[in-house]
Amino acid sequence: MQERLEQIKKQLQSQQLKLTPQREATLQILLENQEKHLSAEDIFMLVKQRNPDIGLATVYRTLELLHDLRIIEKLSFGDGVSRYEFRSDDHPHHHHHLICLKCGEVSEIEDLLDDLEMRVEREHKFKIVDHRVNLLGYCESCQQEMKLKNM
Amino acid sequence: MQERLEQIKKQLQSQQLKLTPQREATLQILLENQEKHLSAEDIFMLVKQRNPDIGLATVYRTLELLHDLRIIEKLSFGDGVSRYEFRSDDHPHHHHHLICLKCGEVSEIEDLLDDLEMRVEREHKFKIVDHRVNLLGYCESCQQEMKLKNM
DNA sequence: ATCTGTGCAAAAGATTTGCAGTTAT
DNA sequence: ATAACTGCAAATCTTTTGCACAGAT
Repeated sequence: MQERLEQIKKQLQSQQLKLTPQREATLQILLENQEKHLSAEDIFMLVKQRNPDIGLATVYRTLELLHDLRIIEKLSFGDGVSRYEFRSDDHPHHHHHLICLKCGEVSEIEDLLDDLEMRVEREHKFKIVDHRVNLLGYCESCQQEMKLKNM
Repeated sequence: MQERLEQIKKQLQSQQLKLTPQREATLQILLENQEKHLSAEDIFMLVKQRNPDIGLATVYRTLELLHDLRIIEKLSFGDGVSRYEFRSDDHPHHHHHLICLKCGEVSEIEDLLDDLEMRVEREHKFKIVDHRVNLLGYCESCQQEMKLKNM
């Protein structure tokens, strides 16, 4: 965890950029919530708890910077806000998301598309570099709840 | 084409809703641009050419209504605007989108996920009702252009 | 000195809402 | 009469930008 921070610090310094307290706090929140998909506002509120003097614009600028450096991903689930998460080199591609239409929970599943992508690249002559796959439906607990209530 | 309009008119009337000139004009634009993915602003400008007195809010309200009635789909490609398109009963699920990162063109390909979805439903006990699949990369002509310019 | 980074307030862009007036039933 | 519908302007929400100041090199 901390070694990841050190690594990022070096990446920043190699381009005359600084790992300021605000940026470090933002990264810390992102590191502690790797499995979540936080919005800029979420991140802002969490960072503010530890560093009350930070401004929302700074969070946005930090997220933009980290995105440009390919350190984080910027996701859109179509609900009007962008969400951010750490980019792990294990998955050069996005994992897929299961989005529950009832409770709104977003969970991740493994990448299933490799075979299909090869087929698409061949058949459509389209060079794929990334994908966004969101499956919409009902999670297990909401399915049970709906069954009980006869919905 | 016109029979689709009649059909929608009946669907509206069955719920005491009206097919007003504004709604008809909006539907007409949507019908004429089935393969495109128009934003609300795009639709507004196209409708305004024929019906200059329409307001943007009316277009938004019409699109929301048509979406609630499942007549159109609301799509998000993560660029900050919602896009709308006719919902065809042939594809209860969305088709997939190929999004070119260079020229921005969005094209559609057939649905490839049926087998995978069955697997996901089984392994994750998640009932899938829809999906959004966007493949990001480079279209054929941008690939060629990049090859020429050695990018 | 210069460049990077910051907070704040204002601006921007997309979408929604309140409201008073209009239209269809 | 009643309920649906409209345009307009104002409000809202997320994100970006301008600017004057602060900190590091």
